Amino acid sequence: MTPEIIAKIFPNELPSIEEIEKKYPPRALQPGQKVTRVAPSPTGFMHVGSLYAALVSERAAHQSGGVFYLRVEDTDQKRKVEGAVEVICKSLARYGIVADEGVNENNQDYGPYAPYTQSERKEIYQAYAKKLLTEGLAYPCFCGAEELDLMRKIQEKQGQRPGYYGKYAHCRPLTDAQILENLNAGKPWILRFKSMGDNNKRMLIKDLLKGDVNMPENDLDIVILKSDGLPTYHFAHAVDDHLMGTTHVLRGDEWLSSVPLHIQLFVALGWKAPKYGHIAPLQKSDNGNKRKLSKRYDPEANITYFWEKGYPETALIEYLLNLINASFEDWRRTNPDKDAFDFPLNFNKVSNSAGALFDFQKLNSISKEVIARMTADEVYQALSAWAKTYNPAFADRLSANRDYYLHILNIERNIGKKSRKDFIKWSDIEADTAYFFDDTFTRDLESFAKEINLSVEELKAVAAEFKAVYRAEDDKNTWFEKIKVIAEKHGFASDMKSYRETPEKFKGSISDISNVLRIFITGRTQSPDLHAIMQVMGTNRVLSRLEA
RNA sequence: GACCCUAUCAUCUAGCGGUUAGGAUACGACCCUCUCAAGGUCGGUACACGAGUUCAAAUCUCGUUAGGGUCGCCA
Repeated sequence: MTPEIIAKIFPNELPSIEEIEKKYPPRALQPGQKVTRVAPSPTGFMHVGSLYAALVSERAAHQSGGVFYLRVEDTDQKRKVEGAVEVICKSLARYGIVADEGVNENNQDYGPYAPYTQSERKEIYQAYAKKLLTEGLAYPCFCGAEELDLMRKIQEKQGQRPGYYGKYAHCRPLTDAQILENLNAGKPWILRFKSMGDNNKRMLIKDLLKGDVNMPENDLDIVILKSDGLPTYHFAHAVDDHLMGTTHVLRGDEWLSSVPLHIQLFVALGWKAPKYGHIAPLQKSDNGNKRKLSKRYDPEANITYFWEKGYPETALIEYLLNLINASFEDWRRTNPDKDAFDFPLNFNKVSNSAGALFDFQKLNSISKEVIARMTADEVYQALSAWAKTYNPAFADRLSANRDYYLHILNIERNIGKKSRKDFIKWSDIEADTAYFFDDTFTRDLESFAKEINLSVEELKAVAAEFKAVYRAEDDKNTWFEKIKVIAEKHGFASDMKSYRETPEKFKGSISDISNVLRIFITGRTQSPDLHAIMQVMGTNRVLSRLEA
């Protein structure tokens, strides 16, 4: 490539390679410290899979005492969305994933390798592209989109491997004179990598998560600089991960097949390639088949889905940890009080599946456990925060009745293994606790009376009798003894054993009488501990509900 | 189509030549119990198929089949 051509392609002054390397020196790392990154595109959409990859990367770095950073990959200006960086930062922060370097939610860089936004690193990529061009490892290509489309169609029709390689790499053999002619004619160009690979040769890739993979070398002359002067993912990956000192690239499975290319790029640029680990995609069951969780079709692919439903952040994190290391649940059982981030993720024992189905039943079960481990105060805080955005009316009620809710949420809570686990997500709670408030309390005495074969009058009599003896200060035993007395008086068995032995001797059992009271108090036949509920409701409310 | 990856209960998985194939979720039963939830006990269901190698295969090899991923001036 003549200096004239190079000058035409890069008319503007670019920083020298020396300057760049000096500005971004290698990191001083202790042995074993890993440097990883999360590198999302600012599309305004955060995929659960991205969170998954971010979590794994963050753990890898921080478990090793290394560095985890955030890089914004906005080289596709068409897909760029305003405010997307904020979405990314907030999403990660929400799940406790903090980058040591990168871009913050106000779009400000922090850290020694700034800028961390690719569109702001244009000159850097161009400097390296120029270097490759000078060394004959890259060349300008003048093929238009239609020409490439046509070529691909022909290749497909002929059963050829599609792509820009070999005899299909039309611009690769162009002479300097031809290139200059095109340039002078003002033909639009892009820059392609001149691959030195041979598709018939094979290379061994040592993947951290997948193990050894044998793949053909890359022989595609891929685009490194697009017509807008910005790099493609592949080129930006090589440049940035070199300059930013990434030691371990942990990313989605969809990149596995580009590893031969990426390694080639590192070789061409004279750099050491990072270690790679590819994470299997999250899948979804679809008509008996599995497919990747899709942004287009699956609402749960979007991280905001879990916010709307009100899954505690820890629940999702624990679910994801469980997916990458199935031993998580054993660890959790033996370490019920530890933070999920204390779990030692084992990268040698990663579940090596083709991609796990996202299992809501499992998530739900984990979520129940997570909520059950929280204190009433923690639940109240998280619930309020959720409601503020997703159920403002409920949020108002929560803040207006703070103490009452703290007591409600504390029913049968933090009593060890037997703690209630009936809340899966925050959105469950409003309806489940509605009966504590008079304006949302409803009951249907008649259908219940029918259910247990009693008249409404009898029901009312039971309630009235209980009302007469009810004392808020009664402990649970005293309270229950009073119910037993009423049961016996009405011909109901006062304990379940004798009822079960000779049901014909009774009109019903203590459970029916308890349920009469339950219906009066809660309007339901199922509830948490009735005594506790009455305690929480307070004497006045209890008495007025027994009034009927 | 080509190239890769994967194949153990319904689901997530443990297993790395000799196991009654283990756990979790879900499901069912029983116990506990004032209902529900929880808890406890128990239960059913799995090595895709076919060849090898071996005294011995879920485990190693090959093939078949199935599923997934990738083949862009998207990342």
